[in-house]
Amino acid sequence: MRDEDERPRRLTRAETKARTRALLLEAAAQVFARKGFAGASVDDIAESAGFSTGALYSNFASKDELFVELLSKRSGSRLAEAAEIVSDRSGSVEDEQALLSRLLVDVAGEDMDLAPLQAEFWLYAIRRPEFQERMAAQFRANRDALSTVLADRAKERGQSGDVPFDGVATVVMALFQGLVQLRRMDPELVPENLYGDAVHWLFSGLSAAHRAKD
Amino acid sequence: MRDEDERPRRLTRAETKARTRALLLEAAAQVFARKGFAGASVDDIAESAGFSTGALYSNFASKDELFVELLSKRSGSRLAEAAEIVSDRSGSVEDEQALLSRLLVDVAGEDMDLAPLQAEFWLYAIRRPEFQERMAAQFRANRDALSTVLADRAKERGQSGDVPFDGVATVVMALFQGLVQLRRMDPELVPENLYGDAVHWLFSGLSAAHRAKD
DNA sequence: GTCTATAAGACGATAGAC
DNA sequence: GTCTATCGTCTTATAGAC
Repeated sequence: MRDEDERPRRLTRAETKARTRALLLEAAAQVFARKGFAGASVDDIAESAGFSTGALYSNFASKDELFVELLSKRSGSRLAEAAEIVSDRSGSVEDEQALLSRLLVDVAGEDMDLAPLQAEFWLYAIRRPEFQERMAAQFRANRDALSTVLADRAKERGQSGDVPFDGVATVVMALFQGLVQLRRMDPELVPENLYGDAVHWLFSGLSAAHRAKD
Repeated sequence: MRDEDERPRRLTRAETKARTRALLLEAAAQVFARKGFAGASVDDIAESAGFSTGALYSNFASKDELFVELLSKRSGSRLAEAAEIVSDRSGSVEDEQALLSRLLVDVAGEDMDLAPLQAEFWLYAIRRPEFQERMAAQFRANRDALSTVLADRAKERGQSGDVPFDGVATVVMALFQGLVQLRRMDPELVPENLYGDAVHWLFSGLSAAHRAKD
């Protein structure tokens, strides 16, 4: 039971285990994204992380638990950035469009695993009623954050009213997801600035519809 | 070798085979939608169609071929309806919104297999470069059809110009996909008329942006 | 806490009877 | 043209060495 190393350990036992867990989760994200939930084997994941299946099962009860853990951690990583962009009133409208478009291009092009992983999460959730509500709650939280930002911005600009911010936030997020998927299929289908343009059209159409009611 | 039925056969041999193929494809669509491509077994599919695996393999070379066949047949089944709605100038703008929203509600709610199947197609395609282009071409064909309809409508209304109809069509389709997925996750996230509203906002914002440039 | 080895079963696909 | 039976492989998860 004694440790062979007498000098102070750099990593405690709990820390090395946490590190193993983190490495396994990272590898799992990649393998699940590349082969899908059913298509990925636990051997793939463990080996890709540099461990054995035994090590994996000492950290996670099952393949499902590993996947669900991922779903919990990797929820609104990128959406926070979008909310930040929209809430930042220092830039011009053109800057905002450019930044939103850039975000979409990044998600579709650079973080190659995110979009397929999100699709796997969605499929997993709609097939298991017990997780459907959990994922819906996650989305609602994200939407509420964006919705609040939109409402604040509208108030600052003196646009009073009955604008359905929740609906607009939902549309902005759904469009993002849809365009990311299309751009992953063929980048030429979704030009660099299409998302920014679309959000711009949406907002100006929205404020027009709102003004008309005054 | 003789048929036990002496009266003229209702189905020729080729017809029964075609019928078997059709039944297998139908069952495959359901099982793939419910369990995913990797998660579905050929036994599941054959049994669900009322045949054995041997019968399946006498009609399809492999599980992959069966899936790809599905992908080819079930492409733009619903998009044609959307194009029809947009191209139909007999109704009011309100009718158009209502019809588009209804279409989304139908796809998300009634044809329960379509959305997950589409997601499986997308995942399958982005993981296999050789099919990615085929699916992209399918999307482009659908987009072009919608784009043409939009351009015609704009011309009729005397809106000249530099409107990027391809981009608008892409946005309308991406938004549809995104909202369908959200509504499948939780119907309350996507109210009945959100899609129609969003398309309306989009178009009025678009024509505003266009007028501004004149 | 992580490894090797293995259990128990499901998988895709094939061969041969009918 | 479809069925039954089976091959070889890969799967998730566990047990015991270290």
